Amino acid sequence: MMNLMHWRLLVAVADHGSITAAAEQVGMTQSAASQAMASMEATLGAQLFTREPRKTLPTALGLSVIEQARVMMGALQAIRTTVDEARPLLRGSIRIASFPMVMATFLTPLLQRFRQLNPGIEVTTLDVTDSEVHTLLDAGLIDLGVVLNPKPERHATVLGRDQWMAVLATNHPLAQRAADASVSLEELLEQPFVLATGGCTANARSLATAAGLSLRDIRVQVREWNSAYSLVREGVGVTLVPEMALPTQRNGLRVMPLTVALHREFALVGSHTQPPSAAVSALLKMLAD
Amino acid sequence: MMNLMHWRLLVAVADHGSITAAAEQVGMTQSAASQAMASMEATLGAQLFTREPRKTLPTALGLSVIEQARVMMGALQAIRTTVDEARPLLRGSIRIASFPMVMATFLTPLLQRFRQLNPGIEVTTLDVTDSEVHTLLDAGLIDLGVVLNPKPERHATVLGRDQWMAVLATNHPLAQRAADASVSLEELLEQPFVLATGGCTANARSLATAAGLSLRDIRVQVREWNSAYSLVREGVGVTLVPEMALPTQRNGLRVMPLTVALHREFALVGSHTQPPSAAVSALLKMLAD
DNA sequence: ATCATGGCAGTAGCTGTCCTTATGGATAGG
DNA sequence: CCTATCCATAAGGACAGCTACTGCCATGAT
Repeated sequence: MMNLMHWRLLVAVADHGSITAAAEQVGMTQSAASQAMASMEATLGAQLFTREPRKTLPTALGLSVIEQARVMMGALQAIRTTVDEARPLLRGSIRIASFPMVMATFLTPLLQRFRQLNPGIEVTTLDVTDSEVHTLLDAGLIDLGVVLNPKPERHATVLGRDQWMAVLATNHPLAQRAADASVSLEELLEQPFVLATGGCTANARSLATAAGLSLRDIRVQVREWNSAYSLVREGVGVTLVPEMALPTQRNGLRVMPLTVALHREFALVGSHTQPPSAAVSALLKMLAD
Repeated sequence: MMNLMHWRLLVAVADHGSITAAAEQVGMTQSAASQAMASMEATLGAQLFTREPRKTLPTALGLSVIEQARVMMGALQAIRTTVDEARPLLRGSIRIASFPMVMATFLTPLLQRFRQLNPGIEVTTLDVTDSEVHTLLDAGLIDLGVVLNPKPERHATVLGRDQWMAVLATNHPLAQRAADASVSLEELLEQPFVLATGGCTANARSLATAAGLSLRDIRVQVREWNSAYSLVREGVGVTLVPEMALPTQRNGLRVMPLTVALHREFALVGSHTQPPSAAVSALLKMLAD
């Protein structure tokens, strides 16, 4: 009764109009088939077929049951094909590179989920700078890379976006403005500055260059955002950081938007040298949901 | 793998996020469940769940498989309810009465098919005259009866219809007409007549009475149609029979339609005293297809 | 009538699946 | 560090289900 082979047998009996023929099709003895059918009818407590001398035909109830049995067999077949189609995803590997901030905030939970869904795929991550990501992509050493402000001609999957924010000590003159006030890029860059990179070449310095300005007075350059916040808090200078990297503890600090907001966008792009593997496609597809 | 309980277990694991909890729900040991899941994954050759310290979550492939497994469980449930709903039809009986002609031509194959579809229902037939059918129906002694030209106010299921045909010897004067000629009821009833009843009170005599005519010269009255044909062939007289009862061997006989066609309709009607049983309803439903 | 054929049911015995009990290992939380 | 929780594994046993064989019945041909 609970054996799927028996349901398959049931369908076969209906198709052949004969227990013997059905038994042969599903590869068992006539005796086994006869017993199986009798057992199913006994379990259900109802006759499913009428045994006539030359043929075994379904009863009215049998017809309904057969219909549902076909549904079961269809589902079973669907499982088989699903598994077969998913076989390329059972093994595989993905090499993926990113700069630290996106790695920590976006990629880690994403990849954790992906690993949970695809335990057979080995995902290796490289924590590098944004310029190194491009180098690795060009060299074909990684399958996926996180890039900032991707060129539109490249097929890129946007992970998220944020904007640059000014961080100042609460007692700094510019921080005395109204609660919803902003700071212009020009006036910010003229202040004594703490340059924080977060491991990215796309930082305050490159923003200044792009805007035709320059950083007049760089007091310190640090890699870690938190180091920059301590320095700002101590009054060494002001700084400019991505929204994502804002400090959790903001005592002694004033965070202000720029008057003309500067956004940055980070996205996943595939290798330039190879087409995406099944594993990479699965990852991008998961990202689309 | 081929055990339906295992698929049920699979769904339960997905629902609970835990093998142990699922095992409890389906009523087996944690160990059995663990083995079963491992066995299924081994058979499919793919991992369906990722075992994490606190929870067991489906993989991407697992999600697809679970979806199909739910379909299977749904079908199984549908079978259970179907069988339960059909239980009243497993036992039961139908008493059905008819006059001989319809019994032989319509009812026998119909009931044979019904018996094949509903072997648990005992069908008993009574071969009576058409007037006795009404008596039995009124007395509540039968569940179904075949009646002629049912009153429209009664809920009747039409089985079929035919018309009355004249049968004459080929050398009879009236039989000398053209191939597509007809005979009027009046001129036919004036001939020397062989009255055939077929066990029905609705016969040539009742037709005559209904038409305001009479049978002037009844030479013989017989019950069997075939006896009447022999008598007609021998020149004893002419006769009037239903289309259905026409002879298979027509040598020596001429069959002609009536100028004004007289139809008869036979239909199944239920008992007047009791509502139809589940078995009777099933029979009528089968007839509707 | 008699026999041959084809299909289903029943019996005995064995094989193999699957379950249970018991134990070990890994991890998160107190 | 200890405990609770969850899963995996080992060993043993019970039972389902299969095979091989026989019997029965109905049909159809000789």
